[in-house]
Amino acid sequence: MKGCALDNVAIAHILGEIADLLEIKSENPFKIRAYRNAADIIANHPHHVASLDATGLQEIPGIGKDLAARIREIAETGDARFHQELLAEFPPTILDLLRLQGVGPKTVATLYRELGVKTLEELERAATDGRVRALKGMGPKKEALILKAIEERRQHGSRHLLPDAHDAATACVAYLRGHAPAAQIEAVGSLRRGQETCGDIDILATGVDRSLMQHFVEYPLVERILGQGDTKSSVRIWGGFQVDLRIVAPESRGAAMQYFTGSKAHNIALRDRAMALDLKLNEYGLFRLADDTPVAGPSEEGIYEALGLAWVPPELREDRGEFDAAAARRLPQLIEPGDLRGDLHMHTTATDGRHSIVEMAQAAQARGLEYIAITDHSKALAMANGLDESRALAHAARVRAEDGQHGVRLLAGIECDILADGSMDLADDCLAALDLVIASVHSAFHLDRQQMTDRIIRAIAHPHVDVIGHATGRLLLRRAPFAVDIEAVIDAAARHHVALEINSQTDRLDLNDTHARLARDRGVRIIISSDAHSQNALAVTRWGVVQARRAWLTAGDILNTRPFDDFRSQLRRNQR
DNA sequence: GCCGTTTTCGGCCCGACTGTTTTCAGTCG
Repeated sequence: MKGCALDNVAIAHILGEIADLLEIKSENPFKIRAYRNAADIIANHPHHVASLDATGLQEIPGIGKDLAARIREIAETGDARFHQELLAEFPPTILDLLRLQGVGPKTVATLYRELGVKTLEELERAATDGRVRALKGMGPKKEALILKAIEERRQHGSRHLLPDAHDAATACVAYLRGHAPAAQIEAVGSLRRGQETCGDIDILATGVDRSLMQHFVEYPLVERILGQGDTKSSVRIWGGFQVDLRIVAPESRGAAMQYFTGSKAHNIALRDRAMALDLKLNEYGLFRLADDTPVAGPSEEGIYEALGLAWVPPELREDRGEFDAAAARRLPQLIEPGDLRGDLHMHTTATDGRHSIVEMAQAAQARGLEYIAITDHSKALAMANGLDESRALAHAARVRAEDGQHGVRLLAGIECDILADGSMDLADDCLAALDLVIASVHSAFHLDRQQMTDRIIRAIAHPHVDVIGHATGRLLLRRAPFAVDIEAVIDAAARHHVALEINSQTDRLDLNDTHARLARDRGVRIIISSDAHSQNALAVTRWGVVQARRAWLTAGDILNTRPFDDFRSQLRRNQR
């Protein structure tokens, strides 16, 4: 198992730091791009790349001979000499400076070379003392900008959960539409792609005059104007969001929608494709290279069509195979929120939920669901008042008594803890007597990768486990996923006909998009569930559906899109 | 550093805005 210790995120982190350090050194920009690109590819690669040999690595597009060797070195030794040599030239703390708004690699290099600034605190002192403005190319405004950026860094982190970004964007778009009812105004960017976290909010407006810009910067929630022009402005609003507004002419609307939706990797690949056809693509349209004649622009569909591609749903725009699929007209028919007929993970007042069995059933019926499972916690989760065997069975009897009484079918289930050794928190005969068992890890997150993998696989092998809940335990922006060989977990789930959950809690979204896609590709059945602890929380499945779309999943890939009897027959316990 | 139905060398996406400039570099997306 030599070289399997480092996970993809750790390897990507080192490659990303190399890119940052090379940038501060003003190295060849294309070399920098190669490293940054590789970091991105590895972070999002579904397989554990440390277990690949050099040949296997080079089969990944964007990884060549040198990067493959570098990755092998990192996998085997935990770091790359090249990385260490760069860190010997620049202290690692200057990488923090790079993340400041308005401070880039050139500025960081100058600050370090001329003033010896290595940390945020030293930069703050240098700016306060007026030493920054004395540098060539800088002035009082740049100095004030830096101080402001440091203050903002301290106030807010830089990323936000997708639903929070959605809410902030929706409010801002509504405000803008109030000023220009006839205009087309929409949120684009990572928000439109449904990325699990968003760094900022991009809004695109068409069919308006520049007076909208003034209206935009006067949005009551604006804390600071970062930049203001005729076609583009940026503001920071309360809550820590940066919001960018772009205005384009109607003939460019499709091109601008495409351009500002991204992702960067998708756009670069799309431009490559345009250039191969002697065309030029920018945010204003698709043009013939020879004479700038417009070929497409008003609609996104037109842009993609002119490049020989079917329109690509925003969630797939990550350069993860969508170009081949779009060219072959084989893009998947992605799942829609309305495809879900059931919700198989929710809690009630029996443990840590806020509403009763009946209240949850009524809310599910009101949302148009056909069936639900009540899955309260098991006894190991004492702080949530988890159920022991006798309470679990009594609770199940109450659930069954309400089945069919509220316009929905009810399943009596449990979310049973997977104990540290991989055994179940409740006795086998209790689990056997229920309709559905979700097994989840809620404790002992510190196990090493092998122990955690063995633990979850042992749970999967348990004959009464039907679903594994939130398989990596991550909490977005708060807690990293625990160390686990997710590929091995997926393969075990496939072998035992155990379904994996996409948990729709907005800070979980676990499985994530790449894991869910890998699971489907390996033949694992997937369930999208709310893990609701109240009636209103049933609505979060919309975010689980977004992640499923980013995983290329169709309604057919998701078990709880099936009618009740069909769904039930597909559960592991009901398979022969 | 990657890549290749013209290429193993010579390309590699590109425009808006800001601040410090007197013609442009740096940053951002």
